[in-house]
Amino acid sequence: MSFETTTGNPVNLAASDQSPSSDCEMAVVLRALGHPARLQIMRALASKGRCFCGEIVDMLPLVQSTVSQHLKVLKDANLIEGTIDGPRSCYRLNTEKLNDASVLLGQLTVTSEAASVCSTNHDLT
Amino acid sequence: MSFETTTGNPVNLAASDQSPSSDCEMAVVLRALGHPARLQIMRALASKGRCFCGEIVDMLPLVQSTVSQHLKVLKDANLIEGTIDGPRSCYRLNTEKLNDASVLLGQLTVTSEAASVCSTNHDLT
DNA sequence: CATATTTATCGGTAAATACCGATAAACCGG
DNA sequence: CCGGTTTATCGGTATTTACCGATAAATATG
Repeated sequence: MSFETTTGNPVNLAASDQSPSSDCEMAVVLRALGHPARLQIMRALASKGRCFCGEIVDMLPLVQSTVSQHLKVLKDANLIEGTIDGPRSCYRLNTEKLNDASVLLGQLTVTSEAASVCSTNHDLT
Repeated sequence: MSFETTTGNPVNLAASDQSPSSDCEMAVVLRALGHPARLQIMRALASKGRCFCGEIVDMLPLVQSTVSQHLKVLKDANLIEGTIDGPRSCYRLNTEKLNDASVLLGQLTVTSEAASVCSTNHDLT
């Protein structure tokens, strides 16, 4: 990951301080979603509300330890929450984070449409 | 990437055929968005409409070849399009793909809310 | 208490990713 | 046609990721 220059520049990235500091955090969220198995997990949680780890393992063509790691990635990105229920772990979505990501993408398209209109007008000047 | 079992199972993933085959493709899109530099590029394109490669290089604390590779990742994911303009390349967003991603995330949250309500009712039975 | 179930974590390996510098290809200006 | 821009791609290295098997911790059950 890192995203720093080797010359030790600040992580500021650019003069345009469009994004406060959430850029890296949002990248973590999107990268967490960027794997077919994890998307599958998210879909299962979305439709079922909650799942035990074991149910998810049964769903995927992956061994338990691998699934557990995928769950950890999603949990570290705050996309899901897990609670302990007896000897099992029960997972559910964290809708907030999911919404954040959705809103971000939405903003990109909206902003882009505005910019597009603007530049079209410009061409006519 | 791969996402197959070592035992040679089909890539089908599960009995729940919720996602046709777009799961991998969507993962590519989300993973492409999952890097701070690439998010920054997307934002720049969203606000400016289009940018030359060089402008993007000036924006980021990364050398030209690295930026070029990030642009390639975004282009391979169909998130941006590039056209050649003289000796330069001009990039712009592909709003469609961005919309696809946004819609997918939206669906996850919506479905999740529905499931949540449903399971609440269930508890009361 | 011994055993079975469930899950998280550790150790290891193969593959992918991020980054850089160097170079090549396409173009423009004189 | 020659030197300067601009960008894509190649080669190389360090880090991260994905996956598995093995193991440990926690809990239930007989």
